[in-house]
Amino acid sequence: MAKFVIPRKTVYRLSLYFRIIERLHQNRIETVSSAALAKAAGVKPTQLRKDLTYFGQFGTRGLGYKVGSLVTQLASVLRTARFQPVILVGVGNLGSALIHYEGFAKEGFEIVGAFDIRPERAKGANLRMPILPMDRLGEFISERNIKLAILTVPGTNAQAVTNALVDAGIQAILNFSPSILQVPNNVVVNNVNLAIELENLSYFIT
Amino acid sequence: MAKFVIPRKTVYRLSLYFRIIERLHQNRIETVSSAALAKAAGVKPTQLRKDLTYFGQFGTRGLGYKVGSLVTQLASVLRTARFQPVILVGVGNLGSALIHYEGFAKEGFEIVGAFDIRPERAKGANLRMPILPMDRLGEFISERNIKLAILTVPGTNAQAVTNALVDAGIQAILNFSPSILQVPNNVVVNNVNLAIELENLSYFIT
DNA sequence: CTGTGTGAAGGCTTTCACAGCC
DNA sequence: GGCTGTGAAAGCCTTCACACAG
Repeated sequence: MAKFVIPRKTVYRLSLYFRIIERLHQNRIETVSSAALAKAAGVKPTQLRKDLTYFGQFGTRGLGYKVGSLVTQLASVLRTARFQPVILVGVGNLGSALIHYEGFAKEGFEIVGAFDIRPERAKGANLRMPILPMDRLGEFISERNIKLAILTVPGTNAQAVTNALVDAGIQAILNFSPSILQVPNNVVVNNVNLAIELENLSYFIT
Repeated sequence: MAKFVIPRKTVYRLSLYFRIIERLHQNRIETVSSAALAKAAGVKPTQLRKDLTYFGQFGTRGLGYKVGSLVTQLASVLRTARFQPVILVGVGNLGSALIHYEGFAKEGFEIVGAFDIRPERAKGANLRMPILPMDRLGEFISERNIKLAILTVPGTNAQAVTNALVDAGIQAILNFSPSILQVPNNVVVNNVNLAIELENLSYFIT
């Protein structure tokens, strides 16, 4: 299990495979071929096989993969990746939607705290949790040892908030703001820019 | 302007550059070096220069790029990409948040219609537009010649809805559902899987 | 004969190194 | 001197071809 050399893109696809495998497992399907799995994941069979061999070999030649053991193996690779507590900063439209989004809870991520410069404005949104003011941010993060943050503030505030997050000890940020964040090397950022996704798509329209 | 050979990733970054350039332009900044622009975009200077030369050369050696002409040039490359009417299918939590999301409107994308299997359930969300039932989908798309769709339905319905969209003539889909969509070659899909983004981030946490 | 595992080949991007122009 | 433009090199990832196991 040479975790240190797994390419970023492979790690990403492992999450994809894992979800498909979980479904197969729930449906009591016991074996699956790389061809079938690859089709479901939208990749080529060889790619899938190569991805899987990055952390061991557990297929049976002539037969395929045993779903049960694949679930276990993938879970152990992604283990650390799940059940992380998360905070969310910026309770606007997008922020409050994400707080309610079942997709996170379903996959084991719990948003344990939300922050906003104007904590009272989100009152109407009948959230399940209190919205805290920004000056409670640092304290909350270090006390609860939070490592993951979702950033849904306007672009103008994004860098300032990021600095505060990093200072408080956040190690990874899922950034929905339309800004590129400057962070130290030990902090990871994934950007989700919805407008760019749309723009990019429409570039390929005839 | 050899548009046909611009790599996918370059097109994506062009959108990024464009946003930064627009801001510089608003702030009356007239020239910018590849180093400065690259830093703001989070890429290496050489990468930026290479990206820009894919569709012409308009920097001045020893000086940098003229912001004004860069805005014009980039706008013309991305022109087709903007001001596309968009529909949204699946008015749950995420869907209704995206309908309200100012980020789209601000960048020139208008959601002109929304659809749901139970159009009445979104009543409370005080949306600016009517939510139409699914059986109006095909008609709406072809009448208005819509090419872009945002898909925010549960994974279980995603493929069925996709088939309907494709049949009606949709050419590009921004897919928020946790399923990989099977589509014909002439249809483009960009996937945004929020749970996987989080999982992926937390993989890199120490 | 079926389907995995994998070294080698191929393709796509990024980065380098430096020529060229202001 | 400063900064862009670009062929060549490097790096990374994907795909191929086929050996190998059940």
